[in-house]
Amino acid sequence: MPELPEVETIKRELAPHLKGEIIREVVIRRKEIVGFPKIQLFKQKVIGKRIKEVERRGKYLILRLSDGSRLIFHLKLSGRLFLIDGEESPKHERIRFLLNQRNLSFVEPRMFGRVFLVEGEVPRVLKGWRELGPEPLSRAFNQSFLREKLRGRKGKIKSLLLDQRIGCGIGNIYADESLFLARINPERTGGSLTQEEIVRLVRAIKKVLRKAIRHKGTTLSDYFRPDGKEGGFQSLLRVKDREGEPCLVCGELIQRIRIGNRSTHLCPRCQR
DNA sequence: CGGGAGTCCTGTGGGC
DNA sequence: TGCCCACAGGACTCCC
Repeated sequence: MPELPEVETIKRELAPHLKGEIIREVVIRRKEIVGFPKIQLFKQKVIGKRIKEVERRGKYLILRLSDGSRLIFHLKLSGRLFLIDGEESPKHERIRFLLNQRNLSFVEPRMFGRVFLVEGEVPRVLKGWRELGPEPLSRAFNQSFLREKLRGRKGKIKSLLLDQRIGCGIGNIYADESLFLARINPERTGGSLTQEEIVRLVRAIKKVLRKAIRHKGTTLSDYFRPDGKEGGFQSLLRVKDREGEPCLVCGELIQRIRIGNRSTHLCPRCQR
């Protein structure tokens, strides 16, 4: 599932190929993939524009176009962006952007992902965008920010980290990995965390995300880079997908539980 | 407003 | 081998 490190990797690997390219044509294979505006208008506004920058915000990937508008992608669970040379289109391709040299193909088997064209004001369908918290790798994401967000909260810390107003860009994999590194049990309520634990958690989140970016993301099943290759962080996971295997710190068996209808992995001895 | 449950969608994999 | 069904999950909606 593309989370912050995966989208950051995609951004870095797409940028050198997309910057300066002109979108010559758009082939829409499933109209629902375009979240905004309607497809006729979408095509009309995108065709002929030059891609000036490739950016990321949380789990969103952004192509900044020559007229100041933005193409905003959300890959959700199974979305992939591929750079393709020839005519052949991959299975489950939903939309394709024809450029000068290669083509950009948005593949999304499960049809949760969307692409939006945004000029100025962000449309209602992107309401989550406006409320995104600070980037976890920025200085604004610090202990005083997190303390403020967790104060008095009765929800479980795992669920709160998945709230994009708090853990912007964090998803199921990195929430579990960060809580393990911070030695905090995911079932603890947000408001129960001590100052010291909040400091540990902030540091753990930054450390895990940076390391995952260095290894080009985690491929468990659905995530692939624009050239089709896998990420490298899956072999470095400490709890995610390790149910029944020994904790690498204490040897206790890793457990899998459900929190907020999400599967959650933890070491019951290390995480208190 | 907060928190929990339900919903969307489709491929995959376990069970028989 | 083939069929069926549970399951996976980000973010939004709904309800209390």
